[in-house]
Amino acid sequence: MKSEPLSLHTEGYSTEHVSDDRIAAVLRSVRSMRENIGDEHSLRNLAQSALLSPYHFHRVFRQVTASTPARFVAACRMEEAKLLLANSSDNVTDICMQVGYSSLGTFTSQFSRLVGMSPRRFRRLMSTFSADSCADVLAACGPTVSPPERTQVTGVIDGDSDCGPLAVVGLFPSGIPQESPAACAVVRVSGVVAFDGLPDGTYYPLAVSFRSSATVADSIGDASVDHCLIGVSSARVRISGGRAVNRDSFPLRLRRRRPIDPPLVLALPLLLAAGRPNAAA
DNA sequence: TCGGCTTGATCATCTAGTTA
DNA sequence: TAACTAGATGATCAAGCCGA
Repeated sequence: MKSEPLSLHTEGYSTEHVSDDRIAAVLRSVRSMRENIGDEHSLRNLAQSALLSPYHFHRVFRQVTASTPARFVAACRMEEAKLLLANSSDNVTDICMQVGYSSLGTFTSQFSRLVGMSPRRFRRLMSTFSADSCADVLAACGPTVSPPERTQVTGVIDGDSDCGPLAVVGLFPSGIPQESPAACAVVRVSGVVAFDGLPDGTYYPLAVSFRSSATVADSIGDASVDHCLIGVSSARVRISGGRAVNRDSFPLRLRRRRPIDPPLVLALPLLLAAGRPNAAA
């Protein structure tokens, strides 16, 4: 995996109160996770390599990445598993071992929950839709025409000329785009998205857009670094009593992915492609 | 700013049974 | 036969609080 220069103070996350050397320590941990995905990455080991106590490392990691070390490791494993399922002929059991799980049952259930489909279904759908254009997939699903009359929260999506015309916006339970989002919509870049009917809880707004040339295969795993742009918000949306209590709008600016960004675990383009009315699988 | 403690929550593993 | 699901159990993590 190629290394990129350290990019401190990641746009979108709350890093203004974290020193550069702490952010650099977290970034090194993230690189270690990604490059040695089959190894054990306990909180104790990660903190030790960052020269911090496990308690403080956990706190800093969460501030910098909007996720926790354990969840980040699991996301990296799933990202690698998706790549192996898409690009190798190894069976699911072998891939389970290669990404650091020792139990096929654990791997299958985790993969299904986080990615949105079982490993075997993922591989089958990839063989069908890998060459499809992400832009076409998003265009077939959206954009959402207009905000509903009554909305709980709205998002303003912004991007530059690198972005495709459409983006997927979701409200996720963690800072990683994984598991089923509480709400999800396809929206025009430089547009507004509105959500309603959200259950009480705290959500992380995240957006993903794909370059015009990107295919579904490009969107999978780490290979997507050059094919997709992401937007994250430093502020979470809290819904209580059926309405937003801390903020009723959030900005999301799409930008290139960086090494410290969470992996795209949920197989969004594939799920959307498989859900199209004329989809073959 | 950092480290440590506590406790409830979450995760990984194992195992057995089911499905494709 | 490989892949998937579900339940029980132990290990680890997450998050709040406090003190140096």
